[in-house]
Amino acid sequence: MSNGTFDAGDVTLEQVREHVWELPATGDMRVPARVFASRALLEEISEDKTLEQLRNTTHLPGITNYAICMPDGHQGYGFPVGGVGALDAETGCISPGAVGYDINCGVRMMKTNLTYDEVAGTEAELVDSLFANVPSGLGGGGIVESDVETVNEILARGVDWALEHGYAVEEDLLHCEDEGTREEADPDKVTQKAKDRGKNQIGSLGSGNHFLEVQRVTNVFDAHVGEAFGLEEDQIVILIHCGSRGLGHQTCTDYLRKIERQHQGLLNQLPDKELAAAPAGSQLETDYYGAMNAAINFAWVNRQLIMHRTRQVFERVFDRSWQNMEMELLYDVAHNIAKKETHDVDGDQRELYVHRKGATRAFPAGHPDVPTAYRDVGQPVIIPGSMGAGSYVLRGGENSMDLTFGSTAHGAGRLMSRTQAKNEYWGGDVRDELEDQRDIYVKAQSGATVAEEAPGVYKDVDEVVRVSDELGIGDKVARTFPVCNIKG
DNA sequence: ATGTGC
Repeated sequence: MSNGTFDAGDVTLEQVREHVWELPATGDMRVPARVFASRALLEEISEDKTLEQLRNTTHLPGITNYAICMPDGHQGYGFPVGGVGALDAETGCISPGAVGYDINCGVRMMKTNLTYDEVAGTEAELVDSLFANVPSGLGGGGIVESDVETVNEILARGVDWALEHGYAVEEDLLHCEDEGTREEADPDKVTQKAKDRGKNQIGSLGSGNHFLEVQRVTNVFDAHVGEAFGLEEDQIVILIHCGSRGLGHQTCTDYLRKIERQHQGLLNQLPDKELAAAPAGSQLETDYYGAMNAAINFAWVNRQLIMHRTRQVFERVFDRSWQNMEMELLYDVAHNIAKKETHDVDGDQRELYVHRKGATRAFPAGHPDVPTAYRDVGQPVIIPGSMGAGSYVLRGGENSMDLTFGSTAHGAGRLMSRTQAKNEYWGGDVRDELEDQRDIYVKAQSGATVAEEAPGVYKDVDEVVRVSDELGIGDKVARTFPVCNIKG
């Protein structure tokens, strides 16, 4: 098993052990790179730019230990999706491209006490009602129409704002990464243009791979952790996947431009302009971190409002209160973020900007940042698969701090581009096939989006999760299967 | 991902 290699173009990976591959540091690489994947998953990224992009990220100042690619990794803007980069917060930098355009794209899972039998037969009504009540698609129209003053409150306070205005209960905050608020947010660092784009999108799914899906739990693999999470077989749960809409996108664009103007020197040292970064100690480092944290808060409020509206829809369809249906938040995880975290590096406690782009925080049992309710078992990790495959709930594994700066995968990972997907699939056919063959009801604003998100466009989520579980960075707890899905 | 290009 040892000393195997994997050749992909001009990149050759050396196998360290099962599911662990290393690209040794050569030339101007500051550190090696590591890919956590099976050989089957490596095959999926052997012909695109993923590994080249991963190698490029090792050039970022302050990068610590190694640049990381998760089992679901694929090529992205500069930095691979499924990438983790820990950059020294005192001597390194922070990089908008390593966070991603959709700042705090993420997922939350809401539980219910309904069983699949109680929901079977209502799928068509449920999907129509959700589609009619949860705004989706490109452009404006959210659950809350607001002004710039309200946007500023949301940017500063996150889900705490939603609590004050009756869109959340205290328990929701306690079951969200960072309790739904990044205190370091600085709304003044978000441009007026970004706020204008965001003010009519508060509580909206957006487009692309974003969705709201009603699911049934098909397997509980770990009875003890399943009980701690409140998950059991045949239970109905709801998954909400979306981000910070135009506000986050504009924030990324704004800071990439500012960095290009002000830090040309650093930019010229990097192999790819898309890795543009603000050096530690610069004004733009502070400004971007404040703006990014504000956009993170916006995304959490976005998911909170969608959850609130979903509770109302279920109340009408099932004629019971949401409290009676125990529609409680399991957890909310961020997929596209950077955070200042303290990690043990060769025995030293170091402050690092941990960039997780298409990667999930996966803190193990006992970590102080895991909510009290889950402290003994580890942080819930939610991994959405395609709309035909279903999803997983994991818990942070005991090896995550040592191997991946406390991170694991975030999804199945795309196999092909959106353009390619539209050439391969027709939205209406995909929809009909899901309903006729798998009893999954899909309703979308655009047929093109359904084609772009066809199940065949994604890698095998079971394989991604198997690798995470076997590495001990995120352990399997439960699996779900779709009942109905709405999307942009 | 995204007022689906600057």
